[in-house]
Amino acid sequence: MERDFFAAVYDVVRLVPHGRVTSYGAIAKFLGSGRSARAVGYAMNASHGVTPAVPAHRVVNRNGVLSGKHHFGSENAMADRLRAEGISVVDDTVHHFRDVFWDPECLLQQPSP
DNA sequence: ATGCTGACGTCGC
DNA sequence: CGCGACGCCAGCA
Repeated sequence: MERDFFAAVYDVVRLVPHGRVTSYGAIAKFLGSGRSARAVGYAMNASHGVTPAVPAHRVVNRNGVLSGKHHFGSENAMADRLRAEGISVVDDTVHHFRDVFWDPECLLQQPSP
């Protein structure tokens, strides 16, 4: 287990498949504490400049809203990136969120080949 | 050193 | 069904 909560968050976010998104709560729950969703958001705030790069744009709140789009330099940077991956984003909200949503727990279900 | 704030979510009333 | 409070972690004044 990563002793650094932030490091664990980055690791999970980097595992998010291309064209998929996840939520703060899902990551928090995966890490063990379902109530540490907040901490996950703080981790993303510090994810700037972290290597390897962390696809923070694939992380949205449980409503599928790009709550952190203000931290991407440009207001449309986050939405634009998601669209580039084939994700429909309208009004700062991910459409078909349920469909493109990726749960880290999926790793536990998917047996490593 | 202490307190507040900030990319959220769940539980309680 | 709507609103409030708590929990979580780190950075900064």
